[in-house]
Amino acid sequence: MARSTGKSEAVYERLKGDIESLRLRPGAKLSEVQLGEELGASRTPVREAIRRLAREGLVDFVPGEVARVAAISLGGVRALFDFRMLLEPRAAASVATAGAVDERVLAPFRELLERLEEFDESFRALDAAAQARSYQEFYEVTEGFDQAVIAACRNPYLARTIRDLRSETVRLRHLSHSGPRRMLTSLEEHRAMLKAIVQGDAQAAEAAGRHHLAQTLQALIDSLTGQDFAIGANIHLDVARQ
Amino acid sequence: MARSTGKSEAVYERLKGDIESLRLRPGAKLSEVQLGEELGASRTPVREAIRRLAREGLVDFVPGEVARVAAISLGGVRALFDFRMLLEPRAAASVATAGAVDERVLAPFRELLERLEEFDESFRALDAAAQARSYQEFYEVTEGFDQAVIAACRNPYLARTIRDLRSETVRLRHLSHSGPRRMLTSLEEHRAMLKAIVQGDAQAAEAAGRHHLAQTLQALIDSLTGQDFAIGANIHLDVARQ
DNA sequence: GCGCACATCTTTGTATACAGGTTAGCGGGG
DNA sequence: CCCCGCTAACCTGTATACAAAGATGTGCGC
Repeated sequence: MARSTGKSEAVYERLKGDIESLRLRPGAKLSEVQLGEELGASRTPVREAIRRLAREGLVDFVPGEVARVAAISLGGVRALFDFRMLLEPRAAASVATAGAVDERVLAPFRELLERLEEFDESFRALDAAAQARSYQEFYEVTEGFDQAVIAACRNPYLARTIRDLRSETVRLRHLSHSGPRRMLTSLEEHRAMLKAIVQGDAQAAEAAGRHHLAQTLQALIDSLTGQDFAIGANIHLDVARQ
Repeated sequence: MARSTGKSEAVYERLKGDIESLRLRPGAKLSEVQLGEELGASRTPVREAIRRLAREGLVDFVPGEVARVAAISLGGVRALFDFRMLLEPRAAASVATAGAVDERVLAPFRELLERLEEFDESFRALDAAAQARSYQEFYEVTEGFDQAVIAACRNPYLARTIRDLRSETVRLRHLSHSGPRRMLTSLEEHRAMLKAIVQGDAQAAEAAGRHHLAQTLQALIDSLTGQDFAIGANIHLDVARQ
């Protein structure tokens, strides 16, 4: 049965989706038996999935204790973005450098830039309600950008580390729901990053990447502190002790 | 039995040691049942240990296939050091910054600097044979430095990522055996890093960290290419297909 | 002598059983 | 009314059993 079924993978994907989408709230207990029954699997695959999610930061895991969906704290969010700011701008810069030598690595970025311009044009023509609905389409472009950077990354350690941070990032996105105004600035930031990469300007790509992350963090914090969550210095967001 | 025995942990530590020390050669098969018999454990803890080691880069793991001790390639070594060069100098710099504000974080580094000076003095008085024997003592200081940086690291993501790279780094050290000459330059590099941190000079700490890693990589490559290993462009080091 | 097919054996994935902690709820005492 | 200790259910760690998928090696045919 070795390579065919992939039950462990299925459980992992399912759990990851549920946590990212906040269907499973921070602090919720992840009992191996209970999840196994719900997902139609035995404890072994569930165990494995939980360990994988723990390494991606989506699950708080202490040996011998019940695993819980990872808590969200303002301090944690800051640390995450500090770290991303160290890695991702550097990756963008290295892609720009590589693209100047080997034209082929630029193809996905040219395409993304094109999609972005198209989106921009059509977006401006919409009314507010339709703009809000176009969120999904914009999200796909930005997600595509992040994935393209990872794929173009020459250094496997860097690529893997950036990829490992994506799950947490995605969950935070689901938490914030920033409006059309942020969407426009984010669009501008992505245009800057894409242009810098396509033009082979590593320094500009790095700067644009840094700027984008800083803006994203700020928008995230604004959105969070504006909500009815209880946020303290480094206090955890509300937690479902379920 | 949850938190008391720690069989999984024991198997993990044992395997990690065996791989780091090259007792288990790159490419060696890691059969769950076989290892379980050797270490007196069942498949479950062995499985878990193998997964953990895979995430640390000590094991090559493909679902459904036999896990193998990770191969070593020149390209992989370069990638590892490229990545470390992104993280560790930054961590050193952030420790220097933090130390300028909070004197307490500097204590371990002051102590390490003292130990280093002592070692330096006694080392110079030794003959070549005794110098070679003092390797272990020097190693403890450098390892202590790396651990102190990790411990002082404010950002948990950065700390964890640096820590995860240590196993691979340690294994490479076991592979190279650089001589007393390198030991002296390395000592000088550590002195520079420690002084910069203690003086709260973040920029100098970052530069010294970068320099140290560059020198270490060069020494490693020299040592490797001087051995009877077959190294190609990005070809793997000899591999025990055992 | 060489190549292919089949049978066997090893190895992983998954399920389940058992042993011992951990935690949470409940009741009694201060 | 609150706090502490006990009990009981739950949950994890580990071992073992079973099924399928590869890998291997052998023997037969050409």
